[in-house]
Order: sequence, then C-alpha cells, then structure tokens
Amino acid sequence: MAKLQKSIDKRNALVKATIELVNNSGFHATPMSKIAKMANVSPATIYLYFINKQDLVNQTYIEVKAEYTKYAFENFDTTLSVEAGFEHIWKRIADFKLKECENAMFLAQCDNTPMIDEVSRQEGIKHLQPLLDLWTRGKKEGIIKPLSNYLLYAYSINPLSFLMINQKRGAFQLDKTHLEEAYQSAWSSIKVCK
Amino acid sequence: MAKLQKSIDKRNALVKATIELVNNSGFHATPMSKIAKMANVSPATIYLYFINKQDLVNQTYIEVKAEYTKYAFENFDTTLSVEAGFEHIWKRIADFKLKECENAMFLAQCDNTPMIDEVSRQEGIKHLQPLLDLWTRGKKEGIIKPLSNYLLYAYSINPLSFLMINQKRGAFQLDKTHLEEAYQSAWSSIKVCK
Amino acid sequence: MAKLQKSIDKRNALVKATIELVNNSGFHATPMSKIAKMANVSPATIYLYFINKQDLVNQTYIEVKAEYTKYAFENFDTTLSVEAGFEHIWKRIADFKLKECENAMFLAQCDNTPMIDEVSRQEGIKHLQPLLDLWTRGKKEGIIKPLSNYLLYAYSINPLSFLMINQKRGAFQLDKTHLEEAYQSAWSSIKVCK
Amino acid sequence: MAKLQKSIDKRNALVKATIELVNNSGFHATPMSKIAKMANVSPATIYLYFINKQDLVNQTYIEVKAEYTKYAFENFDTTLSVEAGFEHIWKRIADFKLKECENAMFLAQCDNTPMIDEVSRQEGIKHLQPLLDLWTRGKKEGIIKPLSNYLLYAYSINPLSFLMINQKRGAFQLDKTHLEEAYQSAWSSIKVCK
DNA sequence: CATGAATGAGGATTCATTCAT
DNA sequence: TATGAATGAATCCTCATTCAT
Repeated sequence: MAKLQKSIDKRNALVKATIELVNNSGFHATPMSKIAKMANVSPATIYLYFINKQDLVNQTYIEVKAEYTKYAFENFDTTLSVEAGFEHIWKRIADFKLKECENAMFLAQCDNTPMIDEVSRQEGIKHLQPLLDLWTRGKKEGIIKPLSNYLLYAYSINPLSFLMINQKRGAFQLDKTHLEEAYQSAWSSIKVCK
Repeated sequence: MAKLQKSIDKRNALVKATIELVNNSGFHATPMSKIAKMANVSPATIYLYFINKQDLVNQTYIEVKAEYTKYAFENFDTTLSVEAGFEHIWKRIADFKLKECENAMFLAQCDNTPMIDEVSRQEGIKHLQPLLDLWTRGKKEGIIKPLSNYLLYAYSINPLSFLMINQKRGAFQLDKTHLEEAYQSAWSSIKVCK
Repeated sequence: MAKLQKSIDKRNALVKATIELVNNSGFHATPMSKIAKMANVSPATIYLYFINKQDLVNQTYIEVKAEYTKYAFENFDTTLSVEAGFEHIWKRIADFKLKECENAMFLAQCDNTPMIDEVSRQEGIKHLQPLLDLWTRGKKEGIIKPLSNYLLYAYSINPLSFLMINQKRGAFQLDKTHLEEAYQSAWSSIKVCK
Repeated sequence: MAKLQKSIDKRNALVKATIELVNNSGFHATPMSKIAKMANVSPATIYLYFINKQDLVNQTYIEVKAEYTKYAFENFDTTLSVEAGFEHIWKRIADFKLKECENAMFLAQCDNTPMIDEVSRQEGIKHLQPLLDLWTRGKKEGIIKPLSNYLLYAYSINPLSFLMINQKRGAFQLDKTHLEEAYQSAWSSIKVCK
C-alpha cells in the first residue's frame, strides 16, 4: 500500500493544484513552481509523473472530463424512457457543474481556449456516447428534434456552463427553482413540440 | 488627416493582431513582440497606445464587446413585436458570431478565462440593455418565460458560442438550415409554451 | 532679447531639472524624458542643446562647479592675511553648500561616482586655484602646515560636504554655532600649532 | 560542508562582483547579467540569493559596512586613554580605507548617492557605537571638543574617504608620512587645544 | 528652433526544465 | 523515488536617441 498509494496521492495533489491554480490565473500564468508548492512536492517531482507542463494539463483535462462523464452517467438506466433518461442525465450533469464547481470551471476554460492538445480534446469527448445514443433513440422515436448532436448539446447541456461560471463569479445564484426552470428550458429546446 | 489617422490605424492594427494571436495561442503564450510584428510596429510602440499587456487585452475586449453589441442591435426597432424583435436580434448575433468568427472566438476566450480585469468585464456587459428590455417586455406580455435574464441568455444566446467554437474547430458546419433550427431551439427554450 | 533669452532659459531649465532629478534618483535612474518634462520641453529638444545624456551631466557638472567656485571666491581680497583669507573663503563655501543645497548635493554625487567624464572632472577642478595659492602662501609664511593640497582640502573643506548631506537627510541641523565650531575645527586641522 | 559552503561562496562571489562593477560603472550602469558573469553564475541564480537588484546592493552595502566597522574596532581596548584609543581606531579605519580600497569606494558611493534604501542605510550606521562612546568619554574628560558627533566624524574620519577616492583616481599617493600627517590633522581638529 | 511619435537595443526578472545528490 | 539548486531562454517593458513635420 504505502509506496504506491503515496505516489497516487502525489499525482492527485498535483492534478488538484493544477485545477485550482489554472482556474484562478490561467494556464500560462500558473508556474510549475506554484503547482509544486501547492501540492507539497518539489518542482522536479512533477516531472516524475508528467512529461512536461503541457502533458500535465492535458492529463488533468482528460481526467476531469472522465470524472465528469462518469458522474453524468452513474446509475444511468438505458431502459428508461428517452425523456426520463434525459432528465436523469441532465440533472446529474447539473449537479456536477454546480457542486464540483472547480472541476467544471477548469473544463470550461479548456474548452474555450487553445490550451489543450487537439488529441487530448478528442480523448475527452469520447465518453459522452451514452447521451448521444439516447438522443439517437429519441430522434428515432420522434421525441427529440432531428438535429445535429452539436445543436442538441449546445442547447440542452452547454447552457449549464454559462450558468455555472456566472454563479462562480457571484453574478447570480442558482437555487432549486432555477434549476427546475433550467431543466424545462433545456428540454423545451430539444424535444419535439407537439 | 494624416497624423491622427495613422495613429488610429496603428492602434487598430494592434487590436487586430492581439485578437488573432490570442485566439491561436492564448493570452500568456502571445508575446508582445509577436503582436508588434504582426501589426508592423516596434514593440515599444505598443506602449504609446496601451499601458501594458493587461491594458491591451482589456481594451481589446471592451472594443470587441462594443462591436458585438453594436452589431447585434443595429437597425433594431423597438416597436416590433417581442417575437419579431427577438428573432431580429438573435439573427444579428448569430451573424456576428459566425461571420466575425475571430472576434467572437476572442470574446468566448475572455468570458471563460481569468484573463480580463473584473472592471473591464463589467464595462463589457453594459451594452446588452436593449435585449434585456425586450425580455422584460416579453415577460410582461406573457410571451417570454418569467425567468432570470441569466437563464434566458444561457439558453437562447449563449449556445451560439458553443456552435461557433466547434465550427471554427472544424467539428461541424453550420449551414442555413442548421441556423434556422438553432433559432427555433433558442426560441423554444424561452417562449411560453401554449 | 526674445529668441536668445528663450534659448538660454530652456538650457537653464534643463540643467536645473537634471540636478534635481539626479539628486533624487541618481544619474541612470533619471530618464531624459523626465528631464524634458520637468523642463517643459520635448525630449527631442534636449538634443538641440546637448550631444547626449553624458554631455548633459558633464556640462551640468562643469557649470555647477563653476558656480561653486565663483561663489567661493567672490569679493576675495588677495591682500588679506592668510588666516583672514581662509576664513573668508571657508565661510563662502559653507554658505554655498548649505544654502545652495541642491547644487552641492549634485557635486557630491558627481565627485563620489563614476558618473562624470574624467575630462570634465579635470575641467571642474581648475577654478580652485585662488585657494591653492592662498595655501602656498600660508605654507611659505609658516602659518599653514606644509601638507599636500589634497590633505588640506580633505580636512578643511571636504567635511562640509559630509555635513551638508547629513543635514539634507535630516540627520542633524547645522546652526550658526555649529558653523563657527566647524570653522574652528577646519582651521585647527591645517594651521600650524604654535 | 560541500553544499552550504558552495552556496556561501556563490553569494560572496556575487557580492564581490557587485562591488567591483558598481565601483567602475555605478549602480544603474551595472546590469545583473554582468554581475552574474563575473560571479560565474547564471543571471537567474542571483535571484536565489537576493530578491532583486535593489536588495542585492542593499545587502552588499550592509555587509561591507559591517566589515568596515568590524575591522575598525578589532582589538580595540576600551581601557586605553582617549587619545590612544582614537589613534588606534583612526589607524585601523585608515588601513581599511586604503587597503580595502574597493570596499571603501563602494561605501563612499553608497553614502553620497540615493542608491541605498533608507532602512539599509540606518542598519549600516548602527555599528559605529564604540567610536561614539570613546568621544563621549573624551568630551567628559575635557580632551575632545564638545561638538556634535557629526562634526567630529566629518573632521576626523570622513576626510579619509576623500583621500582614498583621490588616491584611487591616481590624483595623488598617500604614503606613510602623509598618513601620519593626516592623523595629526584629524586629531588636531577634534582635540581640545591647550 | 521645436516637437511628438517611433524605435532598436538592452535590462530586470521569470520560468520550464534539468541534474547532482 | 524525490529533491532543491541551477540555468538558458524567453518576456515585458524602458529609454536614449532619431526623424518627419
């Protein structure tokens, strides 16, 4: 246990420090030395776990994205109706974005910035498949508008990022009522209006 | 003409170079020397127009944001119905985001990053008032859902940023049909369903 | 009058600004632009009057040094006794160093710093001749110790610089009594003890 | 041994290089890169030992001043008579100023220039106490003139700086005879004439 | 004479990365 | 594995000086 666990702990500490510091200052304004200090290791130690700074953020991105999708699809039951399935996933995602704020902020920055390798970006997208499958089923069943997945994501999922960022900045507060309203808007925008 | 115009031209060239380079590499990965080179001036010249690098991006942000809102509300007629008014504004915004891609990318990066002064950010938000007024009217008339403006923006306007970025990255192409679909989704998400 | 006088005024303003700024910040920490601003001229104008920055301080040094010696020997009567002559000169010098504080500070900085051309330094020393002549006479008459002029200057004149600087720094205040004491010490140190 | 000693050596090399280069060119005309080169380290290494350039000279000043006073009061015997004590100290100081010429030059530049922090300047003065104590005793015993310590210092100690600088500049040479003469002048200027 | 805009060269400082231990 | 010291290569910014007007 001891040795391996210690290694894992260090790696995790580095990833966590990276997220927090990049959130507050941006990628290039975050020196390796600060990351090291926050993770309580020597700068040189970072290079035992990561090839270089780019690799550090790439891997951090991939891991956070994986956590995000894992959280989103946890307990997801493919036998649910499309609407129920979507609601489940949407609320898991909302939960993540609003509770695991630091992680979500980090993803938003990566996704709107030339900070991440294209390869890592692709790697990060992979895990959304269950949602895309659900939408495919929904379109077949005539429940979801027959739109590109990009459009569906843009209108039903992405708005949460905007809300999360503005909540983090203190611009406004997202309570339970808001959340339900948000969900209704999301669903309205992609469901087929009868 | 000569002198003043030349000054204005130089300043504009600097702002433009900043946008392009920051889009491609990010704020901190864009050296002043490169900006200068692209604008065909000496690095020292930048400091005749801007206090420092931070001031350069702040002012660039404010200017681009102003252009954006100016474009959005050009020819906007407050006597239009809420729906028609919204459609007009929405399509102007879509136009801007998809045609003035560089500018829109730059704004997206600024808005999702700790790259801009809080003061400048506030300054940038100011000009959205006509849209907020329209929504207020819409809510009174029972046409727009009685939601926070943040929610309305998140669902009806912000998705365009996501689409723009992914189009820029070549992930997918937004044609006329898509655009109409996108508009329908936007409107669906904020209009009161009867 | 007009044109020539205006030129002279500008030159003087530049010299004065140089003294004040160099006193407060040192030679290399004083930009030409600041000197220009304080003298109410354009930076480019400086180069109409001086070859470059080094020339500006060199000339300033020479001029201030000339003022200093002119002041020191004003109304000096070579027919006075050695002791009376020395007292006269010493008190003029003391007057200058304590009243024309800025000028004296500037000289002290120049004299203890590699800031001035060797040539200009030599130029500046020239005008002390009357004092040296007095000392030569004093030595012949057996009134002044038969020491090198450097020693005589070091002990009878130079201490005033130290006092002036410390007074400027607020370390202590030199009143009339002090001054008389200082004179007695100066004279004690170079006169032949009987 | 190894590591710590190496660190100390590096620091000392930096301090020494600073003294030599500042003596020859002045503070602001001495680039950090040159200091680094002369000390055989990388420019970045300086910042492991000093916060910035100002800190480098401040600390150098404090250290040289400490060396100066340490040297001045080495083997000083407080049971000596005032005259013998003063002679001892004066000759130690003269020794220092003339043999450790570089150090003394550096102090002279610092003391006549706005180059050093006020705080560091105060720090540097502290260690003169034994001399001041001796003077106090001398005044009580009626051997030393009842003057401000500033005056006593100005007339008995400070002239050595002037002589040292002019010797360094090759203006004149201070041999044993001169030195004895200088001492006599110093003593004459502060002792009570009987 | 006078200027303000422009600049190239240079300086302080930072930082990702390496290396001896 | 882990480290802290060391560094070369940048980067931001300043400034003496020039030049078109």
